[in-house]
Amino acid sequence: MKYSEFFIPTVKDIPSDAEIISHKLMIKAGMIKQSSAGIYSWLPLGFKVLKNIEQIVREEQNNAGANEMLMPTIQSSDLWVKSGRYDDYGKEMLRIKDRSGREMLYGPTNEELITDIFQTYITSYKELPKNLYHIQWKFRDEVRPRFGVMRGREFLMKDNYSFDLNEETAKISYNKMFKAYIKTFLRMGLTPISLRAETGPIGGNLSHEFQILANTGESTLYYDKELESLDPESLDPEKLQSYYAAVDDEHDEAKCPIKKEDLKISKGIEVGHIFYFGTKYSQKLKAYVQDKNGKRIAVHMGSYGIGVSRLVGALIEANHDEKGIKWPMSVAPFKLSIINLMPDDQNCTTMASDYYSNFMAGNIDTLYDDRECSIGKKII
RNA sequence: CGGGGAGUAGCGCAGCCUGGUAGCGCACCUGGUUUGGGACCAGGGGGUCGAAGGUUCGAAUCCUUUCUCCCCGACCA
Repeated sequence: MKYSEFFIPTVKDIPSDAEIISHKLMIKAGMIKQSSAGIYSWLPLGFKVLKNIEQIVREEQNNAGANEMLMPTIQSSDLWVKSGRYDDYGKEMLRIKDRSGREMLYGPTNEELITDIFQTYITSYKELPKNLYHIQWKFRDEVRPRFGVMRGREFLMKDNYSFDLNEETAKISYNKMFKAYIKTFLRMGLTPISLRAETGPIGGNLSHEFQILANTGESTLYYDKELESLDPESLDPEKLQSYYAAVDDEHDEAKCPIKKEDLKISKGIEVGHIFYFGTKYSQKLKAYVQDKNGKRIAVHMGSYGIGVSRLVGALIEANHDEKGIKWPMSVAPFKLSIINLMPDDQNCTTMASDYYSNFMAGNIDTLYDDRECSIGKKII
């Protein structure tokens, strides 16, 4: 991309709205523009990063055998009434009426829809296991959106859903995802810490949340130092899950099972959460399959979420210094930048243009600053 | 949802207390000089002061209502 053709509205004076560093830097770099509380437009530079993150998430999902699809943002209320969550979700759910007065909603998550899709088509144990996902915008009408894109009301999330015949195979699916998550965050240059978590309103009895280390994170984590040096080649989910890790209000020094010298304390930001919740939704939404004996049984489900748009902010929280954002190469908006310091010099300009064409031909996403302006402006 | 704060030019802010018809920096436009770290000089454009109502000869300024946004807390991917 030639800088002269790129829309990148950088600013010197940051709006006083922005409080945390990632939010400030994203505004300064011209990545996002707030549209209303917790709702943002993604300007070209921010959009590139968002897409890079999304692509890593996608590739690791596909590697783990999940099927990408796309479900709508607007859903009808009926499935939610069936699952019982139409009332449970309360004011966080944005409810809308269509022209004929039908009750609709902007989806905060997709368990109901996916379960309905599943039950329409899958009727035999022979078709299991299945794992379906999509990367789609969600809306949760938070009481208090904050921290820029890290806690927006509208956010991009990868969510997937596994379907298995029984608890035993469901746990295999669960661990596959667990492993995919660790790999995903490692590829982004982050340090993921997995913690056993409460299942909350989604229900179920097995759940992990994934935090990434960042000095500015909201949670304080206590964990085995081994978790900081994971090798993606030899990941063993069972072993990983056996390491100690807890958030501060669950950590009790007296009961901590590991030695003090093995314990690390850092700040973290939650970027992913996985759940195994058994047959909670499959029963209510009638997702049954027939087993070998012809008996109809409710499928065992899990759901798995990664906050894609939140990751953009979280990445910056984890990777910046006083000068600005330090992009990990895998998510950087450009891989290389060429700055022509002497645009009036024909040789220099020819050389810069040649380099630019060659890098682009070699598939190296390059930003070429071809503007005729003073040096300082280009380098900052 | 409780507590606090803010809405004045595209962005950052001053003016408000003590009413007299709006100003500064950045950005933008024109001309000139510059060109290895967000250039300089000169000239210029741009504002129903969030909205509505009230008080007053006169309201950005005082009063009432309302909308929006932010921060702290509780809550949460």
